[in-house]
Amino acid sequence: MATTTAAQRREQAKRDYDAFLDRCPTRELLSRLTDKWVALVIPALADGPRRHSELAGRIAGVSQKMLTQTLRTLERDGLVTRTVTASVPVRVDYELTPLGHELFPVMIAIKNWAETHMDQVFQARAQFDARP
Amino acid sequence: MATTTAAQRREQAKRDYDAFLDRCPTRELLSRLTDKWVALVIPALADGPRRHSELAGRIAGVSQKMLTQTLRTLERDGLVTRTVTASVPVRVDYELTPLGHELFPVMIAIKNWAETHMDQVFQARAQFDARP
DNA sequence: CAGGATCCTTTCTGATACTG
DNA sequence: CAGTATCAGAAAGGATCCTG
Repeated sequence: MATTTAAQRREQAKRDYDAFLDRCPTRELLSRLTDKWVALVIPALADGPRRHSELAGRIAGVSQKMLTQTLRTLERDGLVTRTVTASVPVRVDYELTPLGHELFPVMIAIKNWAETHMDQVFQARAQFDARP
Repeated sequence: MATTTAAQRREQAKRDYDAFLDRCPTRELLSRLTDKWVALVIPALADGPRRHSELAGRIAGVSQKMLTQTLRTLERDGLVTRTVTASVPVRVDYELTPLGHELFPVMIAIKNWAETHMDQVFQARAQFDARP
């Protein structure tokens, strides 16, 4: 009997999709994932649900517009849930979905890479800029 | 005697830098790394040196301008080397530096994630768009 | 082949002002 | 509090033309 595990389906997907190809829908998904705000919002939600204002506080410098816009896209893509609690004032919580949790390791990896290799990049830039 | 290993220095860097903070230089580095073309160029260079035209062929749809621009930035940041062979016509090869090789796992992870979860994202979008 | 320089269009992003 | 709507400047991206 033909049973398909999640792992097998992913193997299949890996063969069917290729972001190197133009036209491939993964190209569009890739461009959504490679977003500064996504790389900050996903890690910010790692420890559990957070309110809009909490996220705005955690992610310094993000505008209200970009935060909302990013959260909406993440919600549509199934990475985040949005829960509204009817009260006065309204309370809205965002939380990672299982799919969002799967993305988390990837996002935190980029953030960590930037933080741990900043000095090396600085050195490289200095060298590059100093050459004739 | 005080010796510092690379691992220790990275631990230190992790404490000193925080991309959640505005003003932190890692925020700028993060925005450079979260770039669609970077996520394609780094994996395209994983197997060894590649010429400009080879990369353009591999990464379908990239314009000459964006490819050159991306490679320049990667070179400046110490992730890629650019080697010119004086011949007619000129031959230019790009290759990952050790630092670039360290970034590779992170970049391929994003690309793979997009390819293996495309279907789930499609489903999530369909559900989101179908709701009242 | 590689890539600099330009022009032009699209997208992004950050204020600002206004609701339930 | 958590948005929506709008506007204008900035940046990204693509197409084209030209050079060593």
